[in-house]
Amino acid sequence: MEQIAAQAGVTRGAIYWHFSNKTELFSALREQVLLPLIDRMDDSLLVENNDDPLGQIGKFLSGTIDALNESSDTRQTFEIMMVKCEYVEELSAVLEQTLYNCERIAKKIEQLYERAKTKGQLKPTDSPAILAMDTHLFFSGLIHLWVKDLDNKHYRAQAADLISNHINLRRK
Amino acid sequence: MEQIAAQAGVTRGAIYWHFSNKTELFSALREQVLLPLIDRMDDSLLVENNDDPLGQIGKFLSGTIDALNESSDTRQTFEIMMVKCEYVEELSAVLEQTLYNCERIAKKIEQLYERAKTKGQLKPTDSPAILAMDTHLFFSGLIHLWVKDLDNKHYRAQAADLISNHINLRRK
DNA sequence: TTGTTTACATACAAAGTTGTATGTATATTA
DNA sequence: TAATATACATACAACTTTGTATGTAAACAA
Repeated sequence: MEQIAAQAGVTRGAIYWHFSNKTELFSALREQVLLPLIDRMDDSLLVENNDDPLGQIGKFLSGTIDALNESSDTRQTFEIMMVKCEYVEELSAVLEQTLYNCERIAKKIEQLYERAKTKGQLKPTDSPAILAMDTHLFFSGLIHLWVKDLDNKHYRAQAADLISNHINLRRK
Repeated sequence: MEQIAAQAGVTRGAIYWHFSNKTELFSALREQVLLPLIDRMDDSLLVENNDDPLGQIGKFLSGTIDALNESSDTRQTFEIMMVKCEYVEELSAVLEQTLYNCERIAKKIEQLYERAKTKGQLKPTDSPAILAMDTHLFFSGLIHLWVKDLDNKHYRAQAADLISNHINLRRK
């Protein structure tokens, strides 16, 4: 709280005027960063008449990485949420929220894979549901390692390639 | 530290006899749990003459999940390392160790994919390096979500299926 | 048997952290 | 213009947490 106040150019007292406690500040921070990303995800589903739904999935994934690259606020918040945070006591509830968000993402991806299937982009043996879960887990892993890769050594540099490789593995 | 001491049936003072500080205790805990898993990973590479290297990868992955299911110590330690821990100050160094471990795992998986390639298990267009990174990211995501899935709702229950589906996506 | 080491417990000092109570200057409204 | 609300700063109380210093009983060694 001290560090946040200093960064904002105020004292801790000011924070407690805007937020009732630390958990509420954390939740606000979390929502402010995650909601735009979720909105963007919903937007990427709106384009229904797309010749390349598989490419649409790839764009959605790399778009999230772009958002992290472009906004240091988003980047820092992800860092806090994923490695600089103890999910204990009151904050344990946030973990369930995270799982719920994941569920939503997986469903959205599944819809896109279904479109890809009807467009004939997939191998006939592959089911959208299985592909969606696999992509979702791939992306969860990528985000985690991207965030941890502070010195830009491996994952950050080749994130875009990893995504396009993942998508290309699905193409017929 | 208080909680750990209580669980061990001693007081905090006893802990400071065995470990110089909290960070060293954490590192010891981490190593004690991770080293056996890494050893098992190395072991799974020793079986060179295997007709089914692809299945070997699947067994390695599900073996790690089994280890988590079978040992509550391992389970709790993973929980601490992945969601109940702030990687700040002295502990930031552990993140680099994590990335290093990931690198090793990715390399091991790549070796197995190379064997799968020579055995003709893979599609000729797929390269072992790309498959290995994809599998590694998939597995990172799975572990993360497995650990967060405290109420056994989604990921824990179907972890084995997710793994075999992932592997089957690679089969020729 | 006596000194020493081991493996603790107890007590304490020093920060760190959170939340609240209170004061206060600047807007805003009646 | 007087009352009130806003947006803070300051000060404080309570609690938490870490690490250390000291005591001590049991085991072991000389």
